[in-house]
Amino acid sequence: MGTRLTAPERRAAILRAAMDLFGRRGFAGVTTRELAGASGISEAMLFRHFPHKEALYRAILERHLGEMEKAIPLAGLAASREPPGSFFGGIADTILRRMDADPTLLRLMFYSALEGHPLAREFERARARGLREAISVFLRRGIRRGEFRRVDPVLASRAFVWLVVGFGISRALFQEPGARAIPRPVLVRELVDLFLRGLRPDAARRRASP
Amino acid sequence: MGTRLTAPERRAAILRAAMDLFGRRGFAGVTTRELAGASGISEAMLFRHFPHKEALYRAILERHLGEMEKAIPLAGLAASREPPGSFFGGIADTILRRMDADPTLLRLMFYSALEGHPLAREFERARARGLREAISVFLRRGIRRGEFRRVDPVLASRAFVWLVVGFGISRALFQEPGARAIPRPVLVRELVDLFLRGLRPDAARRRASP
DNA sequence: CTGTGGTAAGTGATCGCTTACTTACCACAG
DNA sequence: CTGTGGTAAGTAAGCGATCACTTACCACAG
Repeated sequence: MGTRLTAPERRAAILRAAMDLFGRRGFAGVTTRELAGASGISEAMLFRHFPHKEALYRAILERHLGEMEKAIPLAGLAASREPPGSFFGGIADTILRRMDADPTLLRLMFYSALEGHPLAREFERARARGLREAISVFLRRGIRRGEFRRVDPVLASRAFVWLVVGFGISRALFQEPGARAIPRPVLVRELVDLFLRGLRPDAARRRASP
Repeated sequence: MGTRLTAPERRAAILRAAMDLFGRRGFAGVTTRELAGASGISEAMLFRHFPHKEALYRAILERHLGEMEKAIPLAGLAASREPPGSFFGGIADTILRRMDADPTLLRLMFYSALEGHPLAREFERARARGLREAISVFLRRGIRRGEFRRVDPVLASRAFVWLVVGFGISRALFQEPGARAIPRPVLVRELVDLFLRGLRPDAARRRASP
């Protein structure tokens, strides 16, 4: 019955099961019995692989911090020469697709933020900020070229990310049927359209840069 | 020492303390001992006022569902004849002001959503949806008048709310210093500006309605 | 026969909740 | 005004269950 696995295999199996459970109910809401049961082992083995519950939680957060890195490779994003529509559309589509496919990471992030886990800050610092900065660079270049009006790029990038993530939250976390009803491609197109229109330069005054 | 209170007074004191604790650490993260201690009574009294922990949690959610009703009175909002700038500015300012002043309700909402509490759905249905519908009505009228381009009012209203709430989350929940740095009036002005520019009708084509 | 992957059966502490009892307050008969 | 009985507000001390975590032992591949 109990298939014998190597340590790394078992460790991976534990992480997989724990990710799901912690994502569903948060750190305090999950017991070590459940974690062991879902991983197909006894509690004793769980504590051989991880010294305590907290270490397991931390391992999950660290692992998925790394996984997010692969989702949207930030390097190169800032230097993108794409037209704005496909640049922002690509980002929005990637974020929403991942949220729709599996809300676990989103739930885990919010749980860790609410529970004040130290790694939650790191999430924010490493990822969200990195993405926003890449967008800021893109916006700054667009503003310099006169493609966009003179907005605060930091504020605008944050606005765009929240526009997208917000809908993702409505769909994945709150499971609002109204938000789910809109097909993702339509949603992406409309959000990007709304955002880019908001950035259009005023047609009337066109002045030289100082 | 222990001042003797009447039942409604004590009940209110318990709710106040519990709101804070549940907001900080969620349902599973708080013990009934802590709840009793923070309320200045023994556990026995806690369980005389509320049959079980869950009932206390529910009472809090119900109470603040009602309190939200007073924050933005939806009745009359939809019928507003204000110019768009002050209409959306007023909503954004109210939401952000409350989030800045006390993140407890926000935290409580997210906790209850994550923990899948049945009342979390009600939150969404009663409040967020009501607000969005009021905005939708306002938008529809603006579109009919030609003030706004032909967007999906439901999608656009959701976008606006997320734009505002997202920044509120960044400030209150994630406590990002970057988001905190922007003064609220500036933030409100910029967000409303961005949104309303995104709704501007195309200058080129102006046609009669079908 | 040794090292590794594994378990059964606990440990004290703490959980949500209860029992058995005590105190403060107030109406009102004497 | 007094004192006494009823009642609601309050507590100390636990209840069984479950928590995170251990100890003592076992199966078996190399």
